[in-house]
Amino acid sequence: MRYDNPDPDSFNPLVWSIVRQIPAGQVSTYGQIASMIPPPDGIEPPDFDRLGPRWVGDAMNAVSRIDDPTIPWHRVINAKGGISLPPGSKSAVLQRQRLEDEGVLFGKGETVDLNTVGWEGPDASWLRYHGFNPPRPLRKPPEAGGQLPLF
DNA sequence: CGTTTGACTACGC
DNA sequence: CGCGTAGCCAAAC
Repeated sequence: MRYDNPDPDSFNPLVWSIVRQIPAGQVSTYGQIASMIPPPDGIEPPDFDRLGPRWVGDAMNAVSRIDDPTIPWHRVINAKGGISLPPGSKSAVLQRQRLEDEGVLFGKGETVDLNTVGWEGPDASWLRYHGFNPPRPLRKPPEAGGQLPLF
């Protein structure tokens, strides 16, 4: 809603189709979802990097209005691993409850460990078929040989 | 009809 | 690692 999404009616369904792919027990982020969607006509990629995540948030907000039970909106959180809904709100409590029911644990700072429960993204073939881009990884790339330095 | 209010994120202290 | 800032619009109040 902020930063005028020129066409939410086209954009939102793209977001929802991706969100439906997130498996139980895992989470995605607004930014990661946006990273899979090609910039709409007329939106330059640098601008979309900035606007996309917000529009994804708007799309999630729209779910609460249409109440579509096929969209696991609770599996979309912010880049910090936290819930972006107003703390204590009915929706925020429900979101955390649903995630915990799926085995997603919240640690210090009311956040989840994206490196553990962060989604790797849809199948490559699914992405290609739907014309989406590969997702930005949420998990840190496996260190080739860094963790045990010397010796 | 003016104000308020956002389901964000990268980046710099 | 927590906190503040920029970006900069439309709907809901």
